[in-house]
Amino acid sequence: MARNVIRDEKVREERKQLIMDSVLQLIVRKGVGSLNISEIAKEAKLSVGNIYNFFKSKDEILDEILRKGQEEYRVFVTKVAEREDITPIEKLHFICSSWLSLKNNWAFTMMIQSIRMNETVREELKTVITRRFTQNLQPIEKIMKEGQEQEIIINENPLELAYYFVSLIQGLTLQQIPSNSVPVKMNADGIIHLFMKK
Amino acid sequence: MARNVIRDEKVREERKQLIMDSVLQLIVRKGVGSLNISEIAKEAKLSVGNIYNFFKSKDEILDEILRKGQEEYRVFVTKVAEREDITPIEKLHFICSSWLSLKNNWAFTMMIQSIRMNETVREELKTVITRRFTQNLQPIEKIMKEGQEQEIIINENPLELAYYFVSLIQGLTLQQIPSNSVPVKMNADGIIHLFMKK
Amino acid sequence: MARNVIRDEKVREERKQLIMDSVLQLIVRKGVGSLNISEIAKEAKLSVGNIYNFFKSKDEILDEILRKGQEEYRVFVTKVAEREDITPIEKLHFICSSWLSLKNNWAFTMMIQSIRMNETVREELKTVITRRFTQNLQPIEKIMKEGQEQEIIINENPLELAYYFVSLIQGLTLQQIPSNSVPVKMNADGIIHLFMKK
Amino acid sequence: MARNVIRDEKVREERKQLIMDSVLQLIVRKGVGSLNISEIAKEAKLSVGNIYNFFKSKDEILDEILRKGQEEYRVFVTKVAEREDITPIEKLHFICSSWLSLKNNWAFTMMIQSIRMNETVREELKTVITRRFTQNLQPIEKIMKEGQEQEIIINENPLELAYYFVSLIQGLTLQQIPSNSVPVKMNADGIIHLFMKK
DNA sequence: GATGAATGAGAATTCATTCAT
DNA sequence: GATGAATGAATTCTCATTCAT
Repeated sequence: MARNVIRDEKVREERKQLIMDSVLQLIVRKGVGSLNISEIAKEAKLSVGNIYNFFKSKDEILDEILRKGQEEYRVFVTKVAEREDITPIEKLHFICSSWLSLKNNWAFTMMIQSIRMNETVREELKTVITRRFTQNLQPIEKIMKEGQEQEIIINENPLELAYYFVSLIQGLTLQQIPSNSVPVKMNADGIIHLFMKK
Repeated sequence: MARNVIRDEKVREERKQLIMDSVLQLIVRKGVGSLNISEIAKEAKLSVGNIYNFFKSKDEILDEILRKGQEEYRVFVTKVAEREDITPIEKLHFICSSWLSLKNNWAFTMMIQSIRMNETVREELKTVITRRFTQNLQPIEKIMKEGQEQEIIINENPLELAYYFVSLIQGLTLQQIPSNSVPVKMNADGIIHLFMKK
Repeated sequence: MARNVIRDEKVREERKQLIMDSVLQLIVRKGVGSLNISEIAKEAKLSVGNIYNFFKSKDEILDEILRKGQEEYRVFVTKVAEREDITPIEKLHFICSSWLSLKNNWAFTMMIQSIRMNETVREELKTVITRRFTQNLQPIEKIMKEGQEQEIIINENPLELAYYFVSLIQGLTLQQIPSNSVPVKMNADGIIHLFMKK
Repeated sequence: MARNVIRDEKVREERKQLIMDSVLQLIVRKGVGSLNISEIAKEAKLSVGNIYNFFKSKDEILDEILRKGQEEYRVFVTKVAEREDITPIEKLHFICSSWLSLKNNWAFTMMIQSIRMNETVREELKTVITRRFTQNLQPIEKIMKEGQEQEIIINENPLELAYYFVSLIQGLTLQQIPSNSVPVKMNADGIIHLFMKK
């Protein structure tokens, strides 16, 4: 009997997504260090060998997660930057609080940093990640410029400000380890306040 | 002839320091992921077995590096906070630029984050690191308070400001991977400016 | 409507042959080591599972290739031996140059040797291959005898001569790896000359 | 206590030789197909991990065996070719019967052919093996020339004769699978006779 | 203290075969 | 018949740690 090709493809995509989600879940629950194929398989309720029907290697899974994550972030942040119904401050606020509120973002930032730190070999992956990171600064830079034109954001090089903004958010994200987070509240208002004229 | 116990102890300490330095060197050159005992031994020009005459385990080496690093940082930052000959802004500037200029700080920050991310087991080590991190916020908090009294630093919760300050510096540090750093300049002036009244 | 059983059987045989041809193609292109079911399936443009509708196992495919190959060789060499229109020398020449000119023979010899070398388990398959090899010496032996009667072939035990003749051809075949063949010309004349009285 | 460096090096060489011998033993007993690290370790009575203290990979073991084997053969055959106390026929006889009498030679020839057949990847190893094979034809070629000058060896291109001689011996060797050898006697006299004027 | 061989548990990956659709 | 996801055993290699010398 002929298979339904479209349905098959959809199931396949769902399986890939299931595996990628399982990786992020595992990171949230057990940390980056315990990422191994058999744990991933257990989390996804697949057999070890079956994972390899969807991804060529463990690295490919991680690469794909990062690619997707950075891409989604790019789309998100670009859309926010282009909105005309809210002020630059509201835009920053929106970006900042969305980021800090998502569990996955923490795991995702962990992964990025972990790869940039860990891998000796995959120099080209690190380069790609860094390049995408740099590109993703541009929408934020645009928001900063907009804010400067409206005299709400302080007058520094807007790309530099974007860089500080993102690094600050990432730095804060890294402190939020589920079991051991630093006992200091953080709030989007306070963070954005740093970038405003007073 | 009786052994010179004090001298022996000194040699022993030097060896331990040699091993710990080798670890940081390796992280700078090859990343956290390729840290293993035989590489460490090669870097330190000792034999594998001999490493275990100075440390009980690989973990103990890492723990000790972190302990020492955080301790030195604590001493440094406390001293800076207590100085009476410079302004709070100058203090922040001093801390910020010292931190960003040292190669070892990068490797060290890597290690901290790596351990906080990686280890599933040693929950208590992560707790210790986080506790020390939190304690080390206090001198910065004090500087912030001082700056607020002098009406130079913005009026936010000073502990929160300290937290942002340190997270920002750490976030920036993590972008500075030797081979793949983000092509955006950063300068202490710009960073501190964020925390100043304008 | 009743199925056309004969036609079905023919299609089935074609499929089996397609699979076996694909195996030999793969060996020529990629070597014996990379033979695996999914590669075979890809080469034959069938699905993995479907292969198992025609053969019970991978081993069965190999067995069948060997059986057919040795059988065809037997028929070929027997026919040549029985011809009355050409001299024994011409017979040897014919056998020798046919063998050396076919790409498939190289892959086929590879397979035989590979199985004889590789398999620990299927002792009985190796025995079968060796028995058929020995049987296939007989037509050659007959040609040698014929040549000796005509005083063209040297006077040694004709079975031994047949054995040398075939081993020599196989030995030469094995040197002819597509990408790395030994840079020495070989020609049927020279080879047969060894077995002739001079 | 200081170690005896020279002794250590000797022990190390013995271990490497033990491992290489174990590989050849295994091939003789179980065939090329069952060569795997854990079998090798068992045969050598070492632990799996320990194998890797002496060789970087399984491939390195095989490479080293081949290198040594081809080198020893080169030395052997060169020495024989250069002898002045025996006739060319005696030289060929010596080479032929030494080769056919050694168990290891069979395993060794198996290995060479197996590698040339199996590996898709290690193109450069195959090239090296083929190059050395070709070089090792030269001493035989020299013997053939010498025989031709003395009008004992038939008048064909001596390099071609050498090629046939070696291929024939290899072809015969491959038939000598311990458990399934072809039931035809072979003898050095008969083989060499093929190359003699009659 | 110094050395590096020895160990063994685990990691990633491959692959023949089965099975639900 | 046709498909390719699913399985799990087997394989290569790594590495922290121990131990005899």
